[in-house]
Parts: sequence; structure tokens; C-alpha cells
Amino acid sequence: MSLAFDPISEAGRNWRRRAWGAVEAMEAATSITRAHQILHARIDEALRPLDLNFSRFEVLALLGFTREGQLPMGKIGDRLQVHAASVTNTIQRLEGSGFVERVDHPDDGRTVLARILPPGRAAADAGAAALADIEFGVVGLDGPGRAAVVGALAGYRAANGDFVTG
Amino acid sequence: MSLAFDPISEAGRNWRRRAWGAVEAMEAATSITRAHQILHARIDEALRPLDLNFSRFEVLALLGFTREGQLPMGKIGDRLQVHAASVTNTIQRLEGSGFVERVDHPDDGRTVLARILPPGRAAADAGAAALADIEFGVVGLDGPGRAAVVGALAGYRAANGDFVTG
DNA sequence: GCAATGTACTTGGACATCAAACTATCGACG
DNA sequence: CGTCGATAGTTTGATGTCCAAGTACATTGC
Repeated sequence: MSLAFDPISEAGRNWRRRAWGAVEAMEAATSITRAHQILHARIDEALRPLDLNFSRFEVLALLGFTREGQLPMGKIGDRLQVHAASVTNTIQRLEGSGFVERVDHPDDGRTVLARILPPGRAAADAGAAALADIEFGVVGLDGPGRAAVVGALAGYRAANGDFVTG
Repeated sequence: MSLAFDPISEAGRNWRRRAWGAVEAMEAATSITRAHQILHARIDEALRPLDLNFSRFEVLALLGFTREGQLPMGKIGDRLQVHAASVTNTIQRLEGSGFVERVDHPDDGRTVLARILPPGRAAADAGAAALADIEFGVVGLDGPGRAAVVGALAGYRAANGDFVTG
């Protein structure tokens, strides 16, 4: 169901009326949140037939990009910024689908490596194609808009520890 | 943990290398996703001491903005773009905290109204103050960046049914 | 060489979301 | 009226995420 007005502009008016402060920040935060809701729904819908969701696809893509096709669980969490417990869960799911296997690290008994298997590579390719088909759910965001979002959010992410500029 | 490089730029290079297509779209989608992760964590952290999270705060704010301080469950879902089952869950939680009460609609036996109570209004005010304090988690996104994000995402949201322009 | 500290991962619990099935009520139509 | 389709919420089950605690192994330092 669509609304006949922009709920964020409406919220901005209400915040000003209540003198609640940080209105521009609220609008930016709410915009990101709602855009993410839309995006997440579209992306998961496109990946569902492949027995993937975005988290699992990201893991497969990440593993596929590495030289050895494998990474320690912890590194996966660092790269994707997800909790270690979530990595455990995600890898279990991927293992159940036959997309990855878990391998003990040869030199460090604490570490577990997740290694992508051929069906996992195929699933990653199929997922990438499915996502390219729907333009990653950002249909409706034009080229300059995409660049503006990427640029502005790169500064935001860097300022919030997503990565270190250098 | 921070990375010494921008994982999205890195992903873009890998996507090009693999000829996976829709690279700009991927970067925009991933930027939004990761920005949302950061945002969500900061906002919930700020609200936690108040026995609120962002969803529950949004409901209280929405109810507080209405003339009567009450709305049918379904309207809440429409306005906040959340599933009816989530509204049920959220209202139960708010009811348990003493922030809202559930009232049968006087004229429509199917409809349940959620009505904000005085402690709910106080919690909404406190939540707004807490969020203003942390600038809604968008510290690190400057004024022009905020405007760029809001503007670009307004077009995206409108194109994807979040609201109808007119 | 061994205790203390740190690192890597898993487990269990709390919470949120979504889809689908279910209940109850409303409204329209013959 | 009485039935039938639409609407409003709730419930249940599957997922996914995080946090906190626990286990196992490594490393440090005396």
C-alpha cells in the first residue's frame, strides 16, 4: 500500500512542530532505513529461488573472490560486518545447501575455514546474474542518484569505522 | 574492527573482474545496506536505556503526532511499512511497558486501536531527545551529504511504492 | 613449563520479521 | 435475512540477528 504523501516529509513537519530537534538527521536516517527495507525485500525475493538470501550470497561472493576460495570464519565477519554468531549460522545454512564446507585450519586449532564448493560457485554466479537482472533492487534510483548515495555514504561509513581511509 | 580499504570499492573491482554486471547498482545497494547496519546499531544503542528500540519509538512518535493519540493497528503498519504481525508484536511490547493500551474500535468490531498513554508520551519525548543527542546516528554524514541522501532516496522510495508523488 | 591472558568459534536466549493459516467482523447483494 | 467475499488482527512456524556466556586452543610472560 502506498501513501499519498511522503511520510518522511510528514514526519519532518511533525518533528518541527514538536521542536524535537535534529530534523535533517532524522530525515536522513529514516530515508536510509526505508530504502533499506525496500532493497532488502527486492533482493531477497530475487535470490529466494536460488536457495540464497543476501547474507548467504555475500558470503559466497566473498569466498569466490579469494585466491584459495576459503576464509576463516572471523575474517568473513570482519569483511561483511556481521556478528560472529551470524557467520556461524550463515555458514551452517550454506553447508546444508552444499555450497561450502568447513575445514579445520591446518596451523591453528581454533580457526575454522569456510571453503566454497563448485555448487557454491555456480550459485554465486546465478545469484550475481539474478541481482544484475533486477539492478540490485535500485531501479528507480538513477545514475547520479546512485553516485550521490555511494559518495555520501562512503564518507559516513568511513567516519563510523566501516573502514579506514588511507 | 575496521578495514584498511573500502570493502565496497574492493567489491566493485572484483565484480568488474568477474564481469558480473550492474556494478554501480551493486555499490549503491551495498552502501545502503551497510549504512543501515551502522545506523541501526547506533540508534538502538541510544534507545535501549529507555526500554525502546527504533520500531517501538516510531510507533510512539506516530501515535503522539495524531490528534487523538490513537490509530488502528493496520494504519500503523501502513505508515511505518511494517508487517501486520510485526505491529501486533510491537504493540504487545509497548503495552507491556505501559506505553500504550489496546482499545476496541467503537464502531468496527474488527479494528483494534492502539492508544498512547502518558508514560508513552514521556518515553517518546525522551527517545526523541536521545536520538537528537546522537544526531540519529548520522554523525559523519555532513549537511550536504544528508540532503543528497534524502533527495536521491526520496525518488527511489517514490518509484518503489513507498508513497505516491502528487 | 605453566599460569594468565587473548583469540576463534559455538551455543543458548531474546527479539524482530515475514509468510501463511486462522478467527472474527463487516458490507454487499440477492 | 443469509450467504459470500473482503477486511482487521492474531497466531504459528521458519529465519535471521545480536548479545552474553561457554569451550577450546594459542600466545605471552615470568
